Amino acid sequence: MGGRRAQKSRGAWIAAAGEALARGGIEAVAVEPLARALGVTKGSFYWHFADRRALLDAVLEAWQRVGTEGIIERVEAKGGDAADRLRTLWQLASAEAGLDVEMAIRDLAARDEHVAEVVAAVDRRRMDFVRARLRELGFDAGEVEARGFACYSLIIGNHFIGVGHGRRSRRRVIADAFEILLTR
Amino acid sequence: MGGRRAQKSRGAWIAAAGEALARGGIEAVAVEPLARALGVTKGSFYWHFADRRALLDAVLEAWQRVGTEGIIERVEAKGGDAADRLRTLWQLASAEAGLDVEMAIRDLAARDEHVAEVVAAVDRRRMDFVRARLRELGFDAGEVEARGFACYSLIIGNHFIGVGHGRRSRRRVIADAFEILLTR
DNA sequence: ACCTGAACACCGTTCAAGT
DNA sequence: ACCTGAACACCGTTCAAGT
Repeated sequence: MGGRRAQKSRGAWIAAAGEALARGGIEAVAVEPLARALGVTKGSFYWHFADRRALLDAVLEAWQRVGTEGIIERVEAKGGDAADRLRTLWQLASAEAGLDVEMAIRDLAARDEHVAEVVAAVDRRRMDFVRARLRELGFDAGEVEARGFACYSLIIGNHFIGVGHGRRSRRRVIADAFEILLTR
Repeated sequence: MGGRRAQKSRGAWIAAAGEALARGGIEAVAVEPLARALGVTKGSFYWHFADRRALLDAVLEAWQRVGTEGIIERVEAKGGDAADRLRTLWQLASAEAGLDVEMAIRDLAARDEHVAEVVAAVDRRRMDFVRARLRELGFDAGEVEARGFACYSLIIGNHFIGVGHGRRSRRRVIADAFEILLTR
């Protein structure tokens, strides 16, 4: 939080690293190839960042902002009642360009305490949003937690689970599941 | 699929790679460190495998076996009615040692067609199991698909979502969610 | 303030040579 | 049949030197 001066190419490194992470996963966030792509020597990387890990942390921080307030603001802008807003949330979440980045970051979180904390903060923020909507629908605390976790699992599961549904569309299956979870 | 002769140390490479994948993610599956751990030179690796990618494929294949038939056999062995079996499934799935491996593999699947196909086959096998149990509970095809996907999302979401539930336990929250999904 | 260039250690891959 | 050892290319990191 606060105090970073906007150096011209620090942001360029972070953007390039984010794209590499989306395209090729963690292994593609490699200093030398990134330097080549940016048209500088890899030596210059170490002016902006302590090491590769610091670059990953910067990508993580950017993802945190976009993955919480970014998406929630867009849901609120679209409007509708509580159930509409939850449906909008998963639609935006599933259309998101940052899905592959999110996947890679959740994988990192499995083995890195700091990454896990950031992911937990993002999940907390999103779950709080889901909980608030379910409360508006009149569910009690226990129901809010069970149905809320199931709704959020649906959103996460949607891009992690690689299964087909016969002639039914995934969109339809999830809409039906939401219907069950949003109805008493 | 048959035809492989059981070379003494091929299996040792695969086991070591699996442990490295669980412990340190994809980047930890590195030929030279693995060779050091196994007490051989990295040059010898290339007798057993074409390249690093082939080692990863072998780990993937092993995961596929354990992640489908392995877990399903244990659920069937434990017994109970359809709802009991679904609850056993997520209990075993969440206690599983291979969770970190599964996470890493799902991350790889986001960018690799072949990995994605194997993950899809695993998801299909598990979802078929879930579907069959829901059919036994008397749900029609549409309900089976919606509730089944939500149940499976719960199982997957459980180890991907890093959120707390106040004084409620995760175990309790998921049990409640299952209750909702298994009840008309 | 930001970058280059050279250096070094480490890892992926190849291959001729050993047993 | 299985492994070693040396070689080479590539990437992470450091640092003295440039502008």
